[in-house]
Amino acid sequence: MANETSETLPVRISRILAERIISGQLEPGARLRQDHVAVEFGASHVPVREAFQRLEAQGLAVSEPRRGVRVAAFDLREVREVAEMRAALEVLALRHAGPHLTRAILDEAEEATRAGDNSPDVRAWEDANRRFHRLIVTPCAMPRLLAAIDDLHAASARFLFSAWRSDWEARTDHDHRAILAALRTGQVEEAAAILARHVQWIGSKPVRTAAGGTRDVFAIQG
Amino acid sequence: MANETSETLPVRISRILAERIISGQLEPGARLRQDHVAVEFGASHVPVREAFQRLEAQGLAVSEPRRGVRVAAFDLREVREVAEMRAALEVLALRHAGPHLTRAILDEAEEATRAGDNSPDVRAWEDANRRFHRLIVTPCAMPRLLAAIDDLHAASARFLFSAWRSDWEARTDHDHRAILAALRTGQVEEAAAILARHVQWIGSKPVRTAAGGTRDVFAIQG
DNA sequence: GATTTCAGAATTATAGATAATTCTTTGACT
DNA sequence: AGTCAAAGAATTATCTATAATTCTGAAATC
Repeated sequence: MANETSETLPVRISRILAERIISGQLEPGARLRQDHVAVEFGASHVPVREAFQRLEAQGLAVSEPRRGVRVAAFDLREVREVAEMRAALEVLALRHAGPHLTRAILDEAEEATRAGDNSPDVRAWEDANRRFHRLIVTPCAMPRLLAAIDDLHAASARFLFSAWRSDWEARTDHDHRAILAALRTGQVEEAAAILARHVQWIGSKPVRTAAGGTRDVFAIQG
Repeated sequence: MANETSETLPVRISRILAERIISGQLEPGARLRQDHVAVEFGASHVPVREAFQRLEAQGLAVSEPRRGVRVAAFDLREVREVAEMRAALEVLALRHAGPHLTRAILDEAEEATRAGDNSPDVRAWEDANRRFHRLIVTPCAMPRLLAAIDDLHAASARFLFSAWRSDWEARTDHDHRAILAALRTGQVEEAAAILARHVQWIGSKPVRTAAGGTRDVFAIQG
């Protein structure tokens, strides 16, 4: 059982399953059967069980006592909840990160914003977006806070991927640029205010469906 | 193996271990050996393992890959971190709970405040204090937010018990009363502002040691 | 005398097996 | 024909056992 990386088996399994849940490959309500997952990864029940518990802690799965574990469902209410928690916590993190932000970090964040604007698909955009947000809050050096924010990002990304399945058009992210501009001039509070609005902004946006019609899709930014 | 309650075994084990960690019975850095715990609860390794993962998710334990799991250490920096996260999240919760607060709930919260003032020991005070905070935020009906707040409360309580081991004097909690007064007159924002200061207030307070001297102990309220 | 190395013990992590519970399907009865 | 009940299959949860890794201690060498 040559573990090429030092990553422990339950962590590996939970990480891969999390990717599938976030990407929408595993749909909400889908059952996660431990034997099936076990044989897929060539492992036994025990590590799979621990992986499930990890997913549950992240809010990506729910486990009913003797009835197995399912991919967590999420409704608009929970999306709003996650967005508001993100707003509250990322603002807190940014306030503490502010004094430790260097020009190099801000340049990297700007590069991430450009990468987001030029993204060919949602996946690439999400990756760049997350990179931006992580860059500007990481210097707060509050591990517990950053871990919580990461989990919330995962939940956000999940919703994002479920909204835009196929059609997607990149557009320039003005909020990111405004945040960077404020940070470059040392206006941390101004940047935090924009960030709060930016993360929390949830509206609806008409999207062309495959059939040619339009439907309303909730749009989350950030 | 008569489970009198419907509580699942790993949950039961993790709950009891959490109590020990929070109360200080299990000191920071203490090793949690899975066999020992297993024999104590008359269980096997597997449920114990899952209980450990739960504790890790709550931030009460840390697990090094092949070297076992220990009770999480905590320094002043983390205490501050937890306090600030609590301030941010409880304020968010209170804003949403505000419109749904009834007179009955506020009366119950006032009763909890009185119970806190008359507490004979820290443990009773913490219990009443947690009851107060939970009462005023629960009506927000945001399960993920409330779960996060609960975990942060556990971390706070842990610090509280480590600070006041034996000597303890109850005092009237003016902040709680001010929060209630604001809520009774519908001033949710005012209550939220007091709550933020209240939770975040970390100062130092001289405490008589067993030897008769005094030492500085960081005091967390809330 | 100090350091390094090797061996034994303890502990963690995984695998295989067993018991208990739930879901499903089939059959009988109303 | 519809509904309820019971038996079988599938799945979860736990236990016992095995393999792998790390820690501890002592002995040997520098």
